[in-house]
Amino acid sequence: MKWPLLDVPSSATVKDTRSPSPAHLSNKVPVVQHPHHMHPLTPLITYSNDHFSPGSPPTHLSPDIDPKTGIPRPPHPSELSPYYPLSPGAVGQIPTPLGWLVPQQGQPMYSLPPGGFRHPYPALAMNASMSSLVSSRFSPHMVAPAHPGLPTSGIPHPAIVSPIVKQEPAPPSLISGSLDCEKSPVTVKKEEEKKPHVKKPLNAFMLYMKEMRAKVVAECTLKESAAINQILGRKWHNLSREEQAKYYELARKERQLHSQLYPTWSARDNYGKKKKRKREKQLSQTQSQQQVQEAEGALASKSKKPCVQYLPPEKPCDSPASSHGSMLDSPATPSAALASPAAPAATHSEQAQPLSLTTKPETRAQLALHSAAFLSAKAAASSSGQMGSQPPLLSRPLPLGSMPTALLASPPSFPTTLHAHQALPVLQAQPLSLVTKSAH
DNA sequence: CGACCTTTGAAGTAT
DNA sequence: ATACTTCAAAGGTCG
Repeated sequence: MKWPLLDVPSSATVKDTRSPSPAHLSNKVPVVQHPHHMHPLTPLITYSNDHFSPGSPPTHLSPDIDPKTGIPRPPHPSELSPYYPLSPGAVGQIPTPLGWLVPQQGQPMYSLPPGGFRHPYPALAMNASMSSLVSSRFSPHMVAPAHPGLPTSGIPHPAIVSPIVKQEPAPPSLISGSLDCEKSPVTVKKEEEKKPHVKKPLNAFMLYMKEMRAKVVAECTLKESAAINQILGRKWHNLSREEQAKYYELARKERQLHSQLYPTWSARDNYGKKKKRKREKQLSQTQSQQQVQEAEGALASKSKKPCVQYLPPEKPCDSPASSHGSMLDSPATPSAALASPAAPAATHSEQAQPLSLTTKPETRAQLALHSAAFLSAKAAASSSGQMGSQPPLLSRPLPLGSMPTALLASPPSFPTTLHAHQALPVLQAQPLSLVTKSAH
């Protein structure tokens, strides 16, 4: 019962061939914005099975070492993941513009500071073994940035954010480790500031957002990301299992690649680098919520309003995700809707009731209830099995008691955990499971 | 100017 | 083992 390897290159084919997306007009990180003609995931699509199979590391992960420079020789550019390009050294030798920096080649996974990333990233010049020689404890990016032998034209890894970028300085003890233990706090801080920030690899949903955001924005009057994200969240839930699987697989590969490029990197490294989120907000409605609700109202009234295209039950939108009919009514996957346990039934609830796009606990409870109702029906309908292609999402540690056992198994590439704070398809709709969301 | 908002998922820490 | 927290993207909004 192995989750079938997705033929990413073929299945992911150019979804985003349409409208130029406003996203590339962003002034936030213009450098990294992908061109509208480029499928945002195109870079990832280079992960063809030929180049990247789960069983074996991508060929570019074991680059030859240039005998002259000792720098890993880059593979053919086409083999490079623009998201996780090779070492800067290798990068610097790439004859063609780098994927993650060059719009024509693809969208970078990670944003760069407006000023660009000037200094080379020596750590990336090391492969895993090299880095281990330098430090078996610290991430490659923890290594002193200066490397005389490296070309200054080194291009930063997209996962790396210039240390200049604000980021609340984490406790030196946390970051610097023993290497800096003998240095003065000032020195430590300085070096810390030089340290590139390796970002977390994007998860499936983030990848999906990256791809779909531009479209949603293009077709909606809403511009606020918070509102867009809510819509995207719903769309995500409405994706068929196949569609989601695509992103889970991509995310899995991203993590794999990330872990190979940054063997010592840990998510912990980034802890505390962002301002702590406000705990108790949600008391007042945000404007985005109001906007979304307006959109919802428009949807309910079927008037031409923001995002109507994205929310209709039968014909969600003309987005690629649904263009092949897999989103809501994929005939091949009767249980496809189960791929989104938290999703209210696209075909049932969306029109029946306004989107529950507010963070109000009570409203979330409603959402859960709706989801529960939908799931109950769906679960009953899908109790016949079809495990081979069952979405993994139901395998989360929830009130599984009432779930069909057949739904509990999950493909390896799917998430196996479900947080209580997430919108839950709680069949028994326990308010308790929703309360914790307020802490998010 | 920078945190907040909002989403899901992964991975971390805390209990 | 479970629950909770943080960060990843994004861009308008707000203090």
